[in-house]
Amino acid sequence: MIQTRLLETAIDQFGRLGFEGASTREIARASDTAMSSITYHFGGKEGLYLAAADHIAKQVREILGPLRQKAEELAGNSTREQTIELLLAMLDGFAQMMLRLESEAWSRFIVREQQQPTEAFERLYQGAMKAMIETFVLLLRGARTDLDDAECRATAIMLFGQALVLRVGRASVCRALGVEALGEAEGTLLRTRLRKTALCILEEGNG
Amino acid sequence: MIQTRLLETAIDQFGRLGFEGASTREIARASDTAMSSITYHFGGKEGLYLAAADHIAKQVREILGPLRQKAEELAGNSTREQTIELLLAMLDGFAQMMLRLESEAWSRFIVREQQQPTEAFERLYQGAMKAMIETFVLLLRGARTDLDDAECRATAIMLFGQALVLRVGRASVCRALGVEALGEAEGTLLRTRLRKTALCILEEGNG
DNA sequence: GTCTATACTACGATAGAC
DNA sequence: GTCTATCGTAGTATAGAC
Repeated sequence: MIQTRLLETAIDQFGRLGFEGASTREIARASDTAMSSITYHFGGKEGLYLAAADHIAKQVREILGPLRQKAEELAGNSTREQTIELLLAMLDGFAQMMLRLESEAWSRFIVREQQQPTEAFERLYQGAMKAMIETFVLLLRGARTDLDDAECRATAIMLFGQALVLRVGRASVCRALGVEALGEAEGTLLRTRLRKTALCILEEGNG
Repeated sequence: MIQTRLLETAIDQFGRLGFEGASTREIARASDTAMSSITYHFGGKEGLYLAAADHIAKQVREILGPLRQKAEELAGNSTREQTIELLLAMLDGFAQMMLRLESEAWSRFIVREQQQPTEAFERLYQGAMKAMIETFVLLLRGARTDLDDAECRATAIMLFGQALVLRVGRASVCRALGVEALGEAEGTLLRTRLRKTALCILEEGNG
């Protein structure tokens, strides 16, 4: 599928070089097609960019969807222990995504949009992030009944930050751990620590 | 000073558009000078990029330097309570930097380098980040004697992540809180929550 | 649908006037 | 030291062949 090939190359190139820095010529060449295919299939550079955002949202949905669905099922009737375990599982799923090599290209794309949102951010948010965040906050309210809604949302942000840093602070994370790249061992260490810090945040208050 | 003006514009433009995306013509124009000034003062586009990294490192040193110095003074002889309070102060200083409008341009530049390090990352790390991270880890070892060095470093990463997300996940943070932009009220809410989550992580173990 | 060819604009570097 | 002028390259978009 030439569309898919173009989209995957586009995500990589846009993520790496930004919208302005990436070139449609290069994206087409790396996808083994002519530049005008982009015009034909996506209407131009901007159309390709937005389609790339949709493509990312779809893949993120497919990866994190099952966990989210399970969370919504258990949202109504579950013990505090179950709720906390599910929150930890969602966070670990997110952390694993941040550690994955495949997510590197997406992440670059998404982080760019976080700092300078365009129409593409809207598609990413509505298409994948919103549902995940809202489910997470809902569960968190069950685990931390001592906090009001705004406090829960702020706490959720802190929890996500701990996983996000694995991707967006990657170079510093490697330096801090004294390694060239994050391998199996470092991944386990970091995920274990994340579980511990998250657990003590979740159990705070009414333990 | 035309050099300073060029550097500040460069940080903004490189951060926004990336190395390839930014144009020396535009940087010069926005700095009210000719493009060839860049060649004269910095040797070219790449020289300007590296000089911009040095400029950022210098400013970060000036902002976070005092806290770091105080930390090193107290590192040897201080109570656990003092150590924890200092760690919280350093983290809050970092969080305030992430919330500041002025740091927006730097952050974009740094985040880019984190995900795709070039020689500029080396300058940022050696020039500002290394000292801050190592001081933080040293203090953390004093507060969490139950953890070994690697575990402390991983925990430090989690703590920094909670502040980092305020900048690199900005668009989602705003959405999660249901606001257009982060104002005084949201800043206070987030910093208060950060203090609480950090405190419970720091006090874990040997309370 | 996918290609080649072309029009037009903007890029970085550099030479030379002042 | 700062400017203008110019060169060669590479960008997007588009028209038209197949």
